[in-house]
Amino acid sequence: MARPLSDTARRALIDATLTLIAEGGPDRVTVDEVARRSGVAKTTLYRHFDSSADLLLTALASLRSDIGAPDTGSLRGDLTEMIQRFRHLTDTMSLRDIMIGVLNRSLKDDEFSSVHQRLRDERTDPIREVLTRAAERGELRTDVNIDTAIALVEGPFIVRQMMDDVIPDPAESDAIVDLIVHALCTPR
Amino acid sequence: MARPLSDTARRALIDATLTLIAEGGPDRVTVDEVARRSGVAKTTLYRHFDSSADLLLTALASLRSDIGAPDTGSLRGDLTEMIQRFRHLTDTMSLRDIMIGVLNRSLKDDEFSSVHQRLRDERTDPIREVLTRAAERGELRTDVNIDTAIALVEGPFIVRQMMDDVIPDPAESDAIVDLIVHALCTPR
DNA sequence: GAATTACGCAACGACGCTGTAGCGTAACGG
DNA sequence: CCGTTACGCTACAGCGTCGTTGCGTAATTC
Repeated sequence: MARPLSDTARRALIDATLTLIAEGGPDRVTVDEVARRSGVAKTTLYRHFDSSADLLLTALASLRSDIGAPDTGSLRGDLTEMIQRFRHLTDTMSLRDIMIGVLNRSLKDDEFSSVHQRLRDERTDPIREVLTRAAERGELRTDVNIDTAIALVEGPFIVRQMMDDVIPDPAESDAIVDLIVHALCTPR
Repeated sequence: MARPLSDTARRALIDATLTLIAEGGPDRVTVDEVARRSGVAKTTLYRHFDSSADLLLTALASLRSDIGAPDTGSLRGDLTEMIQRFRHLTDTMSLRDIMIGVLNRSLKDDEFSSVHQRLRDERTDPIREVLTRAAERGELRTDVNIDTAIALVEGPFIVRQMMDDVIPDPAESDAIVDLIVHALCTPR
């Protein structure tokens, strides 16, 4: 062996791919454009990755939509904090384009379904964690299913983001959180 | 003038396009496939429509996601009925594929944005109507913004449908409606 | 019934994209 | 230092799609 595959080239390729994804979702990624931006030749790209799908999926694998689960001591505080973090995340990348693009591809490709599922879990898991802690504190009604509660929490925000292309401003966020907390914490 | 453009051919083309859309969203529509299914020659297609986009948008214009606004006398009843109708609608066509496909195209094409907006309004308007009536009956809390309430109502269902590819079963639907009604109708 | 014009067919050009071939150059391992 | 092999470059083949051309046929209007 004289020369191993350069890790620098691989990194440059993945970085360029990630940049394109962050800019406008997976549809923006083409091998020619990745080669151009990364400064790596297209032939070299194919020495590192089997196909354009391989490259794209590899890059997506290192993409995180995670916002973590804060612990402020109250459900309201946790949710408010998560919204804050979420807003910051969407400043970094066009999360909407990414979600929609991945979702669209997942209609015809199982590998993208897995990516969608993972990105989705990274969003819902923190909500689950926060809700579980609220339940342990006795903040939550005892008769609500956890998955139903999750859908109720994320639903309004996903609708605003995906469908309306709007991130709720603090006032609207507070109003939504108000309603959610009221629904989940006030006994019937 | 010797022979007008045949309305039969035009109808056949649009019908075939709509069938393809209903089957798997706009991405499934190609001119060759539409020509094949409709039995109309591709050349004739282009005599009736400027481009494939023209055909697609024309067909989409006659696509309704409307479920109407029931009036059962109570918010809970209305919402339950709407969910029923919605379930029936998704049996007729793969509404999820359509919404996702249109949404994906709307990222890069304003004409599809309009289609998305219209399909979206056809979903939210009935909710608005139902909520307005509930407010007039005095069922609703007076301190909730109507748009916020709409987001709260449709959110959980859109999440389940779009993200999880699941239509909530009656049990889960009832649970969600319970929470929504509780949030919107119980004073703080 | 005659002129006009849409229709069907088959083939083809154009475009954007993926993936490959050949070849000279330069970097790395032994 | 020498051999090996990745790298960059250019060009090209392949594929799916859109949109067009030319021509013979048949329908519809006057």
